[in-house]
Amino acid sequence: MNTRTAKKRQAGNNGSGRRAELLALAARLFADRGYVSTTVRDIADAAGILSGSLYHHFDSKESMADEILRGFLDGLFDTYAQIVAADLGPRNTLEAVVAASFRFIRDHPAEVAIYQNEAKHLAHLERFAYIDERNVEFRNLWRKILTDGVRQGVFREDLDVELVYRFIRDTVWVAVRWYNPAGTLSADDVAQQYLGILLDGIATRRRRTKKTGETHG
Amino acid sequence: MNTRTAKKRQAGNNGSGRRAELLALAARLFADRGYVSTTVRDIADAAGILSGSLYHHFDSKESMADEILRGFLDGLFDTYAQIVAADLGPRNTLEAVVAASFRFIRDHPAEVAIYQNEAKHLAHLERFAYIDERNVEFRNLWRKILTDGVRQGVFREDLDVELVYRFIRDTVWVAVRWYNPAGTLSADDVAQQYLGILLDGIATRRRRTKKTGETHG
Amino acid sequence: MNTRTAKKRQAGNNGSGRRAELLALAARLFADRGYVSTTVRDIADAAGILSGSLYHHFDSKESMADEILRGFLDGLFDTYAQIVAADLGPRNTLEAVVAASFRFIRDHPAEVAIYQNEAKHLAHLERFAYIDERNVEFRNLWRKILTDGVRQGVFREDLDVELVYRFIRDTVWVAVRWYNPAGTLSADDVAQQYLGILLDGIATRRRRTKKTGETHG
Amino acid sequence: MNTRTAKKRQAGNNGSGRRAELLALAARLFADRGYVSTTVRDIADAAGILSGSLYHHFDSKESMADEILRGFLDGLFDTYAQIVAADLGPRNTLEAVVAASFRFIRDHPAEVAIYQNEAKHLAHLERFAYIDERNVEFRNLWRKILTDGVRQGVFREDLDVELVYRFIRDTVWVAVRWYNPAGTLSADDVAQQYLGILLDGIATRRRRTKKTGETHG
DNA sequence: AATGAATGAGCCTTCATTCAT
DNA sequence: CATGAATGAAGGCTCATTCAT
Repeated sequence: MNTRTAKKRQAGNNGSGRRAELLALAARLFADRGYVSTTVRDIADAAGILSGSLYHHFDSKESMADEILRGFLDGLFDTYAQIVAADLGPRNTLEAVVAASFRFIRDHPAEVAIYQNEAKHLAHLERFAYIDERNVEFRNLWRKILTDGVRQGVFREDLDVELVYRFIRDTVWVAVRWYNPAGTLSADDVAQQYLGILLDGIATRRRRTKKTGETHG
Repeated sequence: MNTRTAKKRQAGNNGSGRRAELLALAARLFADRGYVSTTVRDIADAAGILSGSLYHHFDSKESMADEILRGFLDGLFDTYAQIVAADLGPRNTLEAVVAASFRFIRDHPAEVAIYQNEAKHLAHLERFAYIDERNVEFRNLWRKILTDGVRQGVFREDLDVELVYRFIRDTVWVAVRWYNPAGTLSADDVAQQYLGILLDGIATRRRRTKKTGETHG
Repeated sequence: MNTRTAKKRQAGNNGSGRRAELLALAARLFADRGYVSTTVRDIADAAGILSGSLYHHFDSKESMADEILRGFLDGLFDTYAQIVAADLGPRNTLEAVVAASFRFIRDHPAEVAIYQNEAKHLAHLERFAYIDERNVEFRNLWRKILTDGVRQGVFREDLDVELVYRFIRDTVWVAVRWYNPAGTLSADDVAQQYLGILLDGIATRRRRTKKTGETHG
Repeated sequence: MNTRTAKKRQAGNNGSGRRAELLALAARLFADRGYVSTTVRDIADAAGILSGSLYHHFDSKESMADEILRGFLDGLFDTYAQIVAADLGPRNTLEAVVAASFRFIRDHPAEVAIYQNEAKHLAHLERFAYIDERNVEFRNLWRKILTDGVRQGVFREDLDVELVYRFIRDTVWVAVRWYNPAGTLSADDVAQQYLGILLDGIATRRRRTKKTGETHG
């Protein structure tokens, strides 16, 4: 059913413009209130139309989330892939990927928030199977950077790569909860600060820190 | 309304036990499916009773979340306060607080998950105003540790304390999403790994890393 | 079921005293909030016990209303019957019945209110069939007084007896909504005022009022 | 919420018609079964739709009662105000107001019944505060008629105006419980009968009735 | 494209009642 | 007599979705 709408979706999300507007509206609401708590009428109200009218543009609320997430993940993967393809070496690659991620937070905060907060639940639905697939891709990509770095002696060899990957991934993406593009720190500032900590730690450098710290005053 | 039940609750969660059971059940479901997506029937089903019967123990679904979150935040704050009171110096305090947090994730995963995923939305409700109050307390506590450390030369002086606080807070708590108590890594293992990275970074130590890294191969 | 309780009820409502207390409590609540809007727990709360415990005394909420209404109607009928038996003549009988009614309002405001507000709905239930029976008795009683009065020339012969009966009945009983025993007017005061109006009207007595009043300044 | 619907309501009950239909249905049910005992499903069933569909037209069950009562009280007040404005003198004004009231009973029996039976309870809710305000207005209006009449010597000077006002008000409105528009008596017949009694009393006119009646045979 | 009316399923909650202790 | 836990039915309301106009 809904042949016309379906056709348009097939045709790519350029066209109408109205589509993109509605999607952006929905994304912001999903991000702010949560996917389940956002009603179709909330979206329609924001667009100044009646809830039923939304179904001229989208098959369902789920489709909206789908389109939003798919677009976000595709864009993110493209970016990551380009960085990796540049072959900058583990350290620079890591820095570039982190910086790119913070820029994504700056440019697509709603999408990132949805990815952070809703992906886990949505991934259970068949149509969102690609979420887990993308997660696997991203994990591999990250682990390769880290593993290469360790092998090349750029990163410490005592690292638990899986753990480091998770820490980085989480820290970066959760920043969407507080990062404010209008604030004093640019996305690149934040990235630099984070990379500073990640690479060199917050401790001062008198001597190498032992596994279990002895008492310092 | 529900004066009788309320009275009992006030009196402490002595006796019943059933209360605690139900609360634990609810917490797990809230954590797994999200607060809004968890129906009262889900909880009742899990407890083997009818949904209406839950209201013999609790005033509302909201009260359950309230009780869960309140208990969690009180417990967490007590723990933090004890550590701070021990006056171990910034570095050891930081290590102790991080370790304690991972132990909370191990021991109260559902509560932590609810705090992570639902607190933001619930905090809008008047009855959950204490969430924001606690957040302020925690922020002050963390910032003091970091600020003291910088002043004492234990932590680098070029740190943006607010940013570091956020990175730590987020990284630690988001770990609830993947930390598995039944896995090979103990909570303390994870804490040590994280502290290792946080304090000393992941980079190897040939030379001090510059602010803006030139190309290292 | 509930043999013991049933036995006690059979035995007459003297005994316990607790029974009467509870019934009085229930009556007041039924009167104030309405029968449907009064919950069994409201009554139990007022009595300082748990709602389930009420069922030691009464079979059901309906039984309480039943007992209250039955008692009220029996008492009222006894009173009316005694007045009629005194054979005072239509006018004095009418005055006595009106006065007795206002005294009932003073002494049993809750019961009267329940009769006024709930009887209509309860009467549909089989167990409350006696309500309509009583209403018929009362109607006959009232109509006889009026008819006798007309026949004896004490009351105007152009009266529509049925209508007069309804006007009197309604006006008297609805007074339960506003009559305040603690106020300045005694029940007998109110009765006298009403009888004054009912018997002689509120118009001044220049001349007999015509059926359709011409214009008076 | 339900902004759209609300907007339409504001705009006047033009167009829809459906709204008015549903409201009339609801009014009849509220009147017959009582407000609390009438379920939203009852109303929907009567309208041949599902209960949820009612919420396309109204915000809540309460709103329906609100709209019904508000409309009724506004209409009634307009009518009374016009009569008062005609300045017919106390007696004719009283007659006109009584007659108008019985016509309201004839034309809007459901609304009157709701006013009689439910207003007291609803008035406790903030949104129904206007009920008490209207009651005050009506009371003033009635008392003025009576007071003027007494001052002009048209009504007896020994009247307790407040009491007379209450008797009239109650007698008139309670008639909604039994008045049947399809019966032999027209609303104006009933009004005339009642006015006959109210003005001149039911007693025959040999002599002025004394305060306390001596024995007549 | 959009409206407006409706569906149908489900949600949170209430409440009279039961019953083992 | 009373408690405390539970039942089962129902109630008001929400919401994604459909569809004729």
